[in-house]
Amino acid sequence: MELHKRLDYGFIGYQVPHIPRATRSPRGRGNIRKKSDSNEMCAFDLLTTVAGKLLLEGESTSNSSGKDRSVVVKDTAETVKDDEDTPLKENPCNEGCQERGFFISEIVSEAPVVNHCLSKSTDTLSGPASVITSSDCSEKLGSAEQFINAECKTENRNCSTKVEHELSGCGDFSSCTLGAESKKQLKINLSNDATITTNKRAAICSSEFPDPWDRKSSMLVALDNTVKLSLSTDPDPFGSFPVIRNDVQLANKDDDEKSCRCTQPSTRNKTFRPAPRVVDWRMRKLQASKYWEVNPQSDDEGHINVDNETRHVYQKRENVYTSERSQRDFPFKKRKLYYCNSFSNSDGGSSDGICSSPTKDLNRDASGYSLASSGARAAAGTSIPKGASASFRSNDSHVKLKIKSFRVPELFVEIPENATIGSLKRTVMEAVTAILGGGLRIGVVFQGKKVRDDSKTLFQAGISHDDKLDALGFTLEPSPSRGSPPLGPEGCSRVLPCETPQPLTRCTPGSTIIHNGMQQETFNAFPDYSGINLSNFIESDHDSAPSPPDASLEKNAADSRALVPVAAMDAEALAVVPMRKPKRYETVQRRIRRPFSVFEVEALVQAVEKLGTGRWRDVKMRAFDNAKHRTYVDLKDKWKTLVHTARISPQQRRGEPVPQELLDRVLTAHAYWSQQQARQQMKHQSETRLLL
DNA sequence: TTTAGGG
DNA sequence: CCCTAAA
Repeated sequence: MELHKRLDYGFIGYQVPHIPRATRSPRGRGNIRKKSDSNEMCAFDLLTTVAGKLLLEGESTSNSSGKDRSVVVKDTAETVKDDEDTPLKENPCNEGCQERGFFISEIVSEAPVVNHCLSKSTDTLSGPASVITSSDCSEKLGSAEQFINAECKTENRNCSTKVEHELSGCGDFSSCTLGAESKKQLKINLSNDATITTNKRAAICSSEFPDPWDRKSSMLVALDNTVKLSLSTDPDPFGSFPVIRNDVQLANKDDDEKSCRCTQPSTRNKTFRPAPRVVDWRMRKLQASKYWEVNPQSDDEGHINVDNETRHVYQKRENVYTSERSQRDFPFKKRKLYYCNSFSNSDGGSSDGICSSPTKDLNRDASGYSLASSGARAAAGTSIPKGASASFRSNDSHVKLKIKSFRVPELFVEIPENATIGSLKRTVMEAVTAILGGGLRIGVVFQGKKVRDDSKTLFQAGISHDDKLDALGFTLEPSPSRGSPPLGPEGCSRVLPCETPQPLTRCTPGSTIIHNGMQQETFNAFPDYSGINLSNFIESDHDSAPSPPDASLEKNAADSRALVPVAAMDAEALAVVPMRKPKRYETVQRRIRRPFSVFEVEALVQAVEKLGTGRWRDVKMRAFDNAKHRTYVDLKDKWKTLVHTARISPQQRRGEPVPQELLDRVLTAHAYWSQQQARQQMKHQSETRLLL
């Protein structure tokens, strides 16, 4: 048998792509920041939210031996246990954003907690990759937070769990571990009639788990008042499943700048295993079977207000794209809103689609993470103190959450030196997929540069010298949608990440734009050619893609914010291996590119013909009011390119061809309005002269 | 916030 | 599409 020199990497953490940023407001301004009554959020809410976000594959109906997973809220080296209804405010750490995190871990009752993830140092492995300063919290709340807050708000309103909160916003996750205790179905009645059903086996994460951060889910709630959360309480078949740590930053609106004053670590139950654990992921053969599903009932925010007719059409359309989209839905929205996308122009196009590739079937092997059910317990009211539900009053206190990274401590990979980059990626992918549930692919970054050649061996790439291993990083990227995974069996319930833009599926204009033909625009200055009125077309915002562009990832790869492998060493040592200090990962992902369709171009032309070239906001409101992803700047830019396109020869044009007729109109309108503009200037100048 | 332009 | 100076 041939002996291979093997390289062992311990993944101390990885940075997930930015959560999609919030969509732009209708008026095209920046990201929407949503605030929530987060202070009112109880630990369970947070856990549920986080769990939903993290959870991977899971199927309530599958015969999965659901792993027992618990989501634990950690505060400064402490695992907080009481998750039932402890108000956030009680947590002293609320003010110090950096030390709080959520973990999904196996429920290991007596295992002592070895929390090496909570070190305050950002320079050590133990420190959360996403540690940020409190000021950071207050200043840089990004998209993730927006989502979180938005969702939290929803949750809060519905949750009957009592949560006391103060303006101080210091929350206390006294008991955030979702214990696996109940195996029966638990129904959580929310104040507004929303129901959270906890199924003993349902995995949390997965595709079927309504993503709390998913706007779609929110919509679902809004429409149906029902949210079903499946929480698994099954025993953990794999004792060695690594802990996924999700660093969540909490920032109090009023107190973010205060420093964390958690000085008395709780000694309550620890639910973590000793973190150092080596898992041989090579043995895990994952089955691809599950995919993110889009719940047909959920509607995109942008569509909820459309009239029935339009909506109907839209849904129809959506169904048409279901398969394509579902495979691309990215689990993490990333949303700075939307947090994830096809960004990858820089990646040779391979990563363009975002989102998700077929997810491995974790039910079988990894069993999928299951949210353990202490939350269910709490939700069920079994341990909710009387009167708890009374305190869901909303006040101005907000807790801002920002998840900057998800960590997977102690994930070791052993791979032959002559293995290819591709195999390395696969190996890492398998491990990560098992944890995250798929929807991601791995990118390899070595010495600051992305290694794209999958066929190159590690040796060839220079990744064989131990001393250089610190220069190796991995990035989580949206999976290309190649492969067209079939819809999951339960495809009926699709869960779309809310702000997570769904991967842009180069939709044909006709399918993207719904023309209800209900209104006709009449232009004064120019003839109304088609009467196309896009003001009512359903925006295709749902086509947006969720994850951060490759460029973004790449750009930050050097910061080692991604998976940072370290030379194999004993777990204990690993915990203290310094990790390069990550710089702020503030890069806002570039919005997904969404070529204008002919319909849109026509609408734009029509609007400009009437309004002129200097009133982009009006153009936006007139013709693209419902297309939230088109800002007035976008329209202005498009016009600019249209003019350019119209001036060049047809041979030089690229992309979807624009009818010459439209281009002619563009030139005509442009000339007309340019002249008008010139006249205005002349007029203005002459007036000025007269005044002088 | 909008415009207007450069990148 | 992004970024920004100006308005």
